[in-house]
Amino acid sequence: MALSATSLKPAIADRRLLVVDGHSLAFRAYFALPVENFTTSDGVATNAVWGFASMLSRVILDEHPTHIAVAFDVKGGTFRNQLLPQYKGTRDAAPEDLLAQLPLIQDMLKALGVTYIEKPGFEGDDVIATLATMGEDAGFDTLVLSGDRDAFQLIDDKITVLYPGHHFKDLKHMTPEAVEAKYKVPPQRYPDLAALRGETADNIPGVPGVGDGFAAKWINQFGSLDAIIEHADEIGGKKGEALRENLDQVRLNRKVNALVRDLDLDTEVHDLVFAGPDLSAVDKLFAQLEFGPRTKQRLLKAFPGGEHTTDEPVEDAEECTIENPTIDAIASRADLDGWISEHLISTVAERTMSIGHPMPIGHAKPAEQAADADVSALDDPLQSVQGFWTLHAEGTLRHGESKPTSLTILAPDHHAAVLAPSLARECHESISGLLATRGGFCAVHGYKEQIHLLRALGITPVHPWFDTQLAGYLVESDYHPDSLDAAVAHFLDVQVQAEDGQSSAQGELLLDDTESQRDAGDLDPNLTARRAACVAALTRRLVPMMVQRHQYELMHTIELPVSEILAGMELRGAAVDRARLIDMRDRFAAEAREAQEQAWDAANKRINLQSPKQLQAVLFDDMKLRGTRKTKSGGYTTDASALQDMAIRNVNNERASMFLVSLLRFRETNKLKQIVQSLLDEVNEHDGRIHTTFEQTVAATGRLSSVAPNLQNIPNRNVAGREIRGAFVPGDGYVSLMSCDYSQVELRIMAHCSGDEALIEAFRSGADFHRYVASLVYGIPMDEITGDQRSHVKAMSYGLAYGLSTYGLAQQLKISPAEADVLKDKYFATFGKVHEYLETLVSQAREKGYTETMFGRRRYFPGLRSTNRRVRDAAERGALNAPIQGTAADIMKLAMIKADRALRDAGVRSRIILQIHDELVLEIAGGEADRVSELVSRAMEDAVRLDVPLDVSTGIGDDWQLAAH
DNA sequence: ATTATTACGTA
DNA sequence: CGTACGTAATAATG
Repeated sequence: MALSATSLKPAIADRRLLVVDGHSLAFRAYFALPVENFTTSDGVATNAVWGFASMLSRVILDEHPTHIAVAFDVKGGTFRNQLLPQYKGTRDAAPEDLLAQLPLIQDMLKALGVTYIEKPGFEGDDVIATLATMGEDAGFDTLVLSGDRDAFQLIDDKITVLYPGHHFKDLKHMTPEAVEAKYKVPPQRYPDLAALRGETADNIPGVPGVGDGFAAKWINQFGSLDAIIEHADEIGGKKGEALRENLDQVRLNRKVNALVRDLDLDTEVHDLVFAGPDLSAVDKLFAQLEFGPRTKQRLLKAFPGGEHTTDEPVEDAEECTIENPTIDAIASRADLDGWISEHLISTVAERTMSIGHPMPIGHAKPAEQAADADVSALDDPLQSVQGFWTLHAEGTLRHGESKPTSLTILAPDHHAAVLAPSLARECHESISGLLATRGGFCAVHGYKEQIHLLRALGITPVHPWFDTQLAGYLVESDYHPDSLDAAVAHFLDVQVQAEDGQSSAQGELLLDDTESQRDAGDLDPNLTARRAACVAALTRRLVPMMVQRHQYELMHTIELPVSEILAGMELRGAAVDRARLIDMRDRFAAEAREAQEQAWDAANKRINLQSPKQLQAVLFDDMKLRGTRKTKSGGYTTDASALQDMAIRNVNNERASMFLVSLLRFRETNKLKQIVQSLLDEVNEHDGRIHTTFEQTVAATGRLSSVAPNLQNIPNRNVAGREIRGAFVPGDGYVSLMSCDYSQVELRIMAHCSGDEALIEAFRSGADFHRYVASLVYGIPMDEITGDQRSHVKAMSYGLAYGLSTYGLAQQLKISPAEADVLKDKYFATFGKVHEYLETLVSQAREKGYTETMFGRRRYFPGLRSTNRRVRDAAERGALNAPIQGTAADIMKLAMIKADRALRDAGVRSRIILQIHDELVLEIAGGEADRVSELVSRAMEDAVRLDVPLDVSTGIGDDWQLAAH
């Protein structure tokens, strides 16, 4: 058809509510799609789930609802069954196959972020009628997706019913006009017509011989069903007679098909806002349902967070079969050497990865000339896909004492050698040699972990050619699979070949060792080899994606070298003064207890101060204090800033301020106690050091993160907390700690990227940066800038990269929004190009679907196209921030690579032990302080050449706190 | 026994 | 109603 119904619609409405009849849609889907085509390997039918998702997705794409709800019937009768025992008799005979899918559909809705509602004693139809009415009252345009014609009575100017036509997929927009055209009666009269005609689908008899036509004729003649009944005697002929005989039935029908529009649903229309799917939950469910990636892409493209795959053509995940490798028996080093020469040396060309001099790439200006950079690693990645081998070690990771359980080498000809740890250790020279000559064609999953396991086997790791974990992260930085299985399920349309030759899409079961096997440490070599085959399959899938998205160089120049450095840092750990930590913990604990007692006294109750719920009861019920902001679950927040506000407002209320102050003190000291305790829990008993794990594929912007414990959030803002840094000390053989950090990297990046002359000059001048900027913004000399002016400008500068709103700025500075607005205007008037740059970031992200750092690292932002304002605004702030935060992260990674290299070239023992985003902490050996300080700050300053200098400040001391500057 | 919510530490 | 993280506790689910 030339004009679709949607193209005639006015611009997307602000508020559109979609109400879905869950059962009716599930029934329609079930009967429209052949079960045979939608069954999992265990024989579970999924046709209704698929059809439901597909239909919902289409409607969302076409109609752009801002709010969605799905209504379901609840088991057990409704008031209608009491009126009419045979009511929906035909439907209760629903096949088992379908009933089993209803919970799956509900799980899916949950994962997709769509609200569903059930109301015992009533039908989904009544819920729908109520929701539609609520929506209408709230000023929404409302759509009702239902295959039940009873819904037609709801239709008016604001409520449209989407009714599936003969083909399940084509939906008719039933507007008042459409109903009138089809049935010759207005929507309000439709139930009258249905009562006369009956409803076979619901097992409701009408007047024999009376169809739509006669029913409509009577209605138009007399006005309504009541009038018809009143004048039943005046209707002649056979049909009049039939009517008179069935008056009771008709009255009953009319009573039953009237929908209840005023149920108490315990929900507000605004609660139904469509926020978007939980992608990891969707993945999990879709894996269970055995929906492949293409299905997922199709079904998800309507959902915020799911559509980005349509921004660029996605290479078809060719239906890949993961072949079971042929496992060759290896009993000795001689066996392995023979196997290697037969299956690897002859098929894999000699090549090593030399990534000693990582190059800034993309549009960044290289810090030094590239003449000596070996980029052979980067030529023709696609060709390498043909003849590569896979190395896959498995085991448990505990830094310092990692326990490998197996090592698999998979050759390009699908022959595999699976070695037990003892044998692998025996063969370490052969394997190291293989890596040394053929590492340039080696694929792994998670190089950093592999390094730990290989080292534990005595094998010397070298940069592999490809890392599927890093690749997955670079290609889709918002998705982090937490296992190899999850990565396979996400990136591949898996078809794992089982032993008996049957193929199955259930990757999970076939890949996982059973728990008993794991416990016994007795792993099935077949499964181990199969997992190696998965790495190979992932490689084949991800290489072209990496090339297409220009992420391949990033992996080689930045991520792989960083993996190696991080592995070293994790292995080393950070030494701590355990006695000092214990002392601190006890002090913080004592102070927390004291604060707790005071709070209890003030409250006259020994409540749990760590329970927001109990706090709310005391603060807002007992003490009748006025709350500030609300939490998303409705209650007033009890966070620190709210407590402070309340303390200020209630200085005269002695009990209240006593309670508030004590509570704040309890929160603070208890938090510190917790942090110290978490550090103590992680001290390695063998070396007394804390070995954190740096996550390299978690933060979507390209930053690292730190877990078990998180050493990137050790307190630094107030004195009490900063003390904890004092417990980090140089270990045996080292004399001090050094801290080197970048000052205002993100602002410098903005200055460089925007080309704003004023901001660039502010950095080049070398003056007190914030004072200098304030002087420009306020147009007064630097020495006349007040403390307030400086701090306001400083907050503004820092807020820039977060997409700070004037409201937020006002709140932070405790000034009025109007004043904040003035500040913002003045700031952007002074630094116009910065403003321009930030807007460009967002608009380019909108066009391309992703943002890019200076070094080409991408992050996709599907939410920019969301019709939900909150989602869209959040995406815009993300798109503003990601390239800036990400570029800073890239720069620090380059600096780490340079610094690490410089330290090793210089032959010093001092080494990097921590990275905290813009800071490096080093452990300094005796007599090396000056040299190392020079080397590291040079490496950091020279990581990349910008139009502004990169300033690094360093400090040294007996502990981390004293190393601050 | 898992999942969500709240709060709070860092850059 | 500021981005990016990780952790711990309570409360709410199964």
